[in-house]
Amino acid sequence: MPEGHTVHRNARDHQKYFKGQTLELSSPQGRFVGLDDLRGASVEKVDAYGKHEFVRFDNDLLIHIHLGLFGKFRMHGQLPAPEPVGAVRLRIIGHHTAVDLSGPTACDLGTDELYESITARLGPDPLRKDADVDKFLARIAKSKKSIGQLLMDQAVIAGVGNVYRAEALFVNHIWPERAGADLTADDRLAIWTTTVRMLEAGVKAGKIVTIAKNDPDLPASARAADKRTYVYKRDHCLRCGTAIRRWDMAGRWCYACPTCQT
DNA sequence: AAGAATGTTATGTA
DNA sequence: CTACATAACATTCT
Repeated sequence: MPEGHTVHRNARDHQKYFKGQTLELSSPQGRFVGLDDLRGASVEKVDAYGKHEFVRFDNDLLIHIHLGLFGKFRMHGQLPAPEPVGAVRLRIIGHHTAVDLSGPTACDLGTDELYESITARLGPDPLRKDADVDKFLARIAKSKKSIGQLLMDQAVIAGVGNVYRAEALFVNHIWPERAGADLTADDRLAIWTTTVRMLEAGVKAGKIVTIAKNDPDLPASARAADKRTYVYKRDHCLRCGTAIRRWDMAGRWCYACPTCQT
């Protein structure tokens, strides 16, 4: 489910709901240990780095969450919150709002040390103000790995996943198998700029939106409201109609248009 | 109702 | 040491 835009949006919402509040935390499945240490502590700040979310408390503890492939938050705008549905790993109840978390690959308690160790191995995050673009550009410029694999490597760029990979390479006419080092400097910068644009649009809309409004290259017949992506999970290219090629790249499906991405 | 899915890490093999 | 493949794990939705 989540790429960087989902995580950043969740973090923003959670900060809005819970900042300054003392929370009631529970683990309906009993799998999250250590919650007692947060009793009485209030939320200082919630932020996101790549696909990781951190909920900081005023006693120097924090909750670290990674949604993985299936992880999901379910929001309850009314209290009391209804009975948990499914395998709820963590329930957060604030003053006016509650949130249930299910399916995360990570949900643990830590300190700043944990935050540092995680963020230290992440590449720049296109959604963060402090992102170091040059680090991304330099890293891919000297890599003979394919740009498709590089974009999925969180140490290279944090927050991009399978959908944005496909879409960002599509709009820049780049074949995913091309090595990072073989791209032009313009290509590399354009890829970064595109991820910033797409991820920001995703945060804003609350869903993935990669198709530019009034895309001049998009045939009128392809302009349906339900069309979200150019190539990802498509049979035919939204722009030119060519059959989309799909193949396994390091265990994930890679999508590209053989006509548009030469 | 089987299967696919917007992910990462640890381990094995060349 | 690098690179790639495989397994493991998380759960929901169609």
